Amino acid sequence: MQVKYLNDLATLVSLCKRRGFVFQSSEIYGGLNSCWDYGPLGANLKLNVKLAWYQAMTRRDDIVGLDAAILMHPTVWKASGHVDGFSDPLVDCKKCKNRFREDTAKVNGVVTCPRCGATEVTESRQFNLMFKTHMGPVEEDSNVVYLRPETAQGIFVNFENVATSMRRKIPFGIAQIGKSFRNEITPGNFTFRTREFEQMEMQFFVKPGTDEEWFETWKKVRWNFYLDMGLRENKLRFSAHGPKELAHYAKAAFDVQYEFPFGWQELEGIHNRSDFDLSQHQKFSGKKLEYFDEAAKEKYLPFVIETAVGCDRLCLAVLCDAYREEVTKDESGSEDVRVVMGFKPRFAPIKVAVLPLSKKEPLTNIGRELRDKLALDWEVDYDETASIGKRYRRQDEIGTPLCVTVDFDTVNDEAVTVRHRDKMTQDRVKISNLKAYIAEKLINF
RNA sequence: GCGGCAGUAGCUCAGUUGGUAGAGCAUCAGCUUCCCAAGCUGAGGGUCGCGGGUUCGAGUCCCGUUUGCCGCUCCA
Repeated sequence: MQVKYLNDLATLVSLCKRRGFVFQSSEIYGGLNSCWDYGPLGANLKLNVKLAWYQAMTRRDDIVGLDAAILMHPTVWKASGHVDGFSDPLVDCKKCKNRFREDTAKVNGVVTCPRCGATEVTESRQFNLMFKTHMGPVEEDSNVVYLRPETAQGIFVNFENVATSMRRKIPFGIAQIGKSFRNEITPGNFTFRTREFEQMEMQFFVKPGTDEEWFETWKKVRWNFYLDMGLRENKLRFSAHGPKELAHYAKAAFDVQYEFPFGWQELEGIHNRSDFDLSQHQKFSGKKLEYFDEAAKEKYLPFVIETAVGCDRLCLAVLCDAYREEVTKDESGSEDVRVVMGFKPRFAPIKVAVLPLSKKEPLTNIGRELRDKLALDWEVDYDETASIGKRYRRQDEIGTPLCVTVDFDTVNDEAVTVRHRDKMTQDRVKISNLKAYIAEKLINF
């Protein structure tokens, strides 16, 4: 048998649509650029990914959760540097296609392209990554609010609230999952870069001077998270940012990257944001955000180590990583291809499928009863159509770890067959013992 | 934003010099005491991305638009 992994994104896009993982947004209207909807299975998968991250974070005793609003006071984005730094009037040269700032190239009302000297340019446009909207029914400038371009600021502005209400001592972190919006110039590669996306961010507040040590700690913790997820290790790597590539807030930065079919790309950024954000908010809000360290008897503004994961990217990585084709040839030389989504059980959208061998009673009755019973603990699929082999293949393609088959002996021996997705082996299990068996198998898959 | 390519059934695609659409797979129903796709019989499903134009007639030619892919540009 030959195993082929995913080397072509189109194959995955097709499977995602065919099997209900991901659809294009507003498809019946021709689609909307860079927007994608998670179908029933994709929604399950994404929840599983989020849960894995959220639990890995908040089950530590030094991290708590948060769920901040998408809309925030507009001054937040002035303080963060997102408004002023990135709202330049830009024009394009019609001759050489160069894009540049209009204001610096304008002399006596004439705009000259700094590259080729041409004076024919497009109309200037405000270029800002933030989506703008209005609060309240009247569209006035005073009502402008932004869709957040990152979830981090919701954490920074709540630093005091969380520290006080949860009686936290530094070092501690705040974790949150939520949507962010950026008017990216170049979205693309399926769900990898989209204008609406979900982030899983954790900001860890530490004493200044211990930040570099914590930065190293978090690099290790996060790396292990991906290994625990079961992603193939040779598809993962760290990538350091050079000084030129650092964001405006960052003192140091590291990427966790995954090798997608379209190349190595960032899944997560780990940043040392220093005290940039808290000091900015202190300045703009006029509220003291200093922390009093009881042990050291001193006041300081904490430094922040940030770990920011693109949730949709991680889901895409999980999908890419899981995809495999098992190719076998029979004596006649004809090929048989089994497509398997080899999810770790915790990420599988469906954990168990119940398949009566025949469409007739009493097998179907027993099957439906089993389905209902198992569904109290897991996501269960029930399928009585087509041949048993075809149904196994369907489940393989959506990554269901276990299939429970009700057959003609079940009526007599009160046992069913449980089939394993990867090994394709089968065990005969008493129905009375089925739940315990499945629970154990899903853990030790 | 610029340039190139593409959009025909759920998926992958065919469709001759313009003459009112086809295959394989998938789906559904029936038959088959059937445990690893591709058995038999039948069925459903497409205003050919959308809009306009040329024409007696457009999936096919022209224009616009939208979506996707590739390259450039951008990337806080």
